[in-house]
Amino acid sequence: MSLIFSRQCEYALQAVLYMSAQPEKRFTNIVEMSDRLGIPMPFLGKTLQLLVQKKILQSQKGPKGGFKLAKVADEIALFHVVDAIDGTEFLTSCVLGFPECSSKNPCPMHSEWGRLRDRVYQMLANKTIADISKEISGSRQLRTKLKLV
Amino acid sequence: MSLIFSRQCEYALQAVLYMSAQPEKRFTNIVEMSDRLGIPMPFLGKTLQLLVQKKILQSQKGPKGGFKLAKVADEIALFHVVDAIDGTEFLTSCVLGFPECSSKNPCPMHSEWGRLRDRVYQMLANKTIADISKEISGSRQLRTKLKLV
DNA sequence: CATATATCAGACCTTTCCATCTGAAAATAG
DNA sequence: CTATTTTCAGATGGAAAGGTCTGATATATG
Repeated sequence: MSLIFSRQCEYALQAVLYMSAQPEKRFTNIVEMSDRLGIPMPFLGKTLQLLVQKKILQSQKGPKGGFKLAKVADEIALFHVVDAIDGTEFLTSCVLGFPECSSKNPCPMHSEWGRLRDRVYQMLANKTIADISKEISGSRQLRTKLKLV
Repeated sequence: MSLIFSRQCEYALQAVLYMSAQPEKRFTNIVEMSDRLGIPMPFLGKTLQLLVQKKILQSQKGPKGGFKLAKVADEIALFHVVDAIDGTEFLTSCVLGFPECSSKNPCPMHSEWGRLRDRVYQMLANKTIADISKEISGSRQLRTKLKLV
């Protein structure tokens, strides 16, 4: 199964996007998010705890508690979320799996793959949650998809 | 863990590359390949069997038996190997993991990610085993890496 | 203060992927 | 034909990712 992000990372991205579409001060709880996004509730809890530890989210216990962004949305790049969950190994590891592959000792795909990987990184690093949030609020279709009102 | 190809797929690519650097008619056995490439022997066996079923490799039992390419190296694109092991789900599935994401119902990343994914596909589909094999034989360093003589 | 509602922490179960083991079947060499 | 060398096929074991459960802890509200 070749994929890009782990499932947990997809969940994290979806949840962060969902929260970014909520009013600034509101704490959104896991029940609501797991329900709307179709993500297993306890697993989503674990996942968001990781983002709290990495200071991407802020949490509050008790009634009216839940999670919200710890910074303004345009200071959170997609890359921050990906890094928090999946790490950055994909930026350095060899496509072909050669352990000794490096720029000084490149595998046959090294430079060509490097250019593509850089583009992926650029996209993740430049695109902020705010950028995407704007697209969402500008499109009725996207709001529907994300089950937003 | 965000990666591109499964470990098994990496093994398959490495082994195919190794075989492409061998004389045309020679069958290379698993003992030699697992040894040189540092891949667990029985698992490599399973893996190469898959490639035989997909007509990418040809196998022969008994002494002097082993595996070799089933076609000439410039008719085997990297994509064929990847498809045989990991499948093509990564070409169609949503980066953010939204199940309903499609071109008619795109997620916020859909088009931007689509362009990158196309580049990955182009690279895999255009690059043949022969191309890489040429690079290898042209570079002493690469031959050493692949433990070729 | 008491109660209800939420996250938090840790143990646990399940599934998938990676890897091993065993014996059979086929092909070569003597 | 026999012995050896290889792949082939299926069952089994182990590790990691995905997912669940339980109880503890904090907080808002009446």
